[in-house]
Amino acid sequence: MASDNKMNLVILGLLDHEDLTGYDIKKRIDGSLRYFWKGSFGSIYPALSSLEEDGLIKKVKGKSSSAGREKIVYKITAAGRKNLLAWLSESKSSNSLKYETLLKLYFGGVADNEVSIATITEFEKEVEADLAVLNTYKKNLNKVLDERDHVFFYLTVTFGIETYEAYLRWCSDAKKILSGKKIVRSKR
Amino acid sequence: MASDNKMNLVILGLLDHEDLTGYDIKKRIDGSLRYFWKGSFGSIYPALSSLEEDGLIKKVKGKSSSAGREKIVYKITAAGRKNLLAWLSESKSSNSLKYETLLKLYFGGVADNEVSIATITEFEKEVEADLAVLNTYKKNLNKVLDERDHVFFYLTVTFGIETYEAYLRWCSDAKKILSGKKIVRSKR
DNA sequence: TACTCCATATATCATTTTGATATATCAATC
DNA sequence: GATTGATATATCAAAATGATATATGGAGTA
Repeated sequence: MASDNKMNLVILGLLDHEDLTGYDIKKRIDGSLRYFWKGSFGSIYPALSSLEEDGLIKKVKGKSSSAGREKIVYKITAAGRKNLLAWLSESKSSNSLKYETLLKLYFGGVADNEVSIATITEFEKEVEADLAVLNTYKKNLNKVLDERDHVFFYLTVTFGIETYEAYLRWCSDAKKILSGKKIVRSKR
Repeated sequence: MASDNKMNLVILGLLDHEDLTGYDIKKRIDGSLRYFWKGSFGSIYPALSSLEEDGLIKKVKGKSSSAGREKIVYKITAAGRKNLLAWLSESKSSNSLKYETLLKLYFGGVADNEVSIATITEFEKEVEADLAVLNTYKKNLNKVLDERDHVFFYLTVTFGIETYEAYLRWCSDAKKILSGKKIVRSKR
């Protein structure tokens, strides 16, 4: 690989499944991948150029001939697929979370408890909305789980559900503690 | 604030509690904050310079007089504390996670299931180690929870425990699915 | 005593990423 | 015919990452 640029791997992974434009890639990142990854146009387009230069992907068509909007569709090459597989087999993975919500809470002693409670409530609402979407995904996926490809998507969905449910339990407990109430919860 | 540079806020938050050097700040980030935040020297030292320039922090001493290693200890100013409080009260928080483990799993269809199982196992081991540390923190914190300051640290610790336990449940389920076993789990 | 490690401590750098913005086309709606 | 919003590519300043460079102090040891 030209470098350890993560966007390169995301693009190779997505292109291995279907041919896409840069814009399409952004939609996939903000769609299926958004529960565990993110990325912006500012890193997508430069990555596409460098991947093409290195022969790991190639343009399907210069532009859709005659009619229609100008569009650059990319396709993965054999060399690209080889790189993708090599990365998947690497034993080291870097997982990083940066939760501004938790950061604010950690420093919450500076302000009134109401400020922290508001921060948690905002977080709780976002999580509830995301969880609803994930549960819909799961429901639909249950019908097609026999196809191997769907299993991997299913696993990332259940990861989201499991962690988001944990977030919600924590939100509830944390708000009780900050509002001076005792926690009474059934054993698990 | 000079900008929406997140490292500025981390530094103000930490300095509000105690005077620190850049190196100390890095230790705090890699210690107590590491379950929900991260940061490197490459952003700490420039942030310290810009914060001092803006009068939000100041040097406690040019260097420890006569003996000892050269050291730059910083202290928060009244203006800095005001900025910190303003940030805490902001309603928007940006929470982002980038999990390479999940990314690899999402693209797992390209490789054998064993590759994905290895990726999960590696993740599982890291989580188990972190969870053990968090449980020790919690045990010690339970003794001093009457002091308000400790409550906020306690909440970030329980956040970690709750989510890491969710991760472990998911790891177990995911490995079973990938190795072709059925999941049998007690209801919660 | 001298030697070797390791933690402390500050700093910089190339590369990557972010988040915002600019530009333009196309389809749909009003 | 006008306006809006999705599609589509691209660039930019600012921020973050991860690595590396440099040097000191202390602790152990040969």
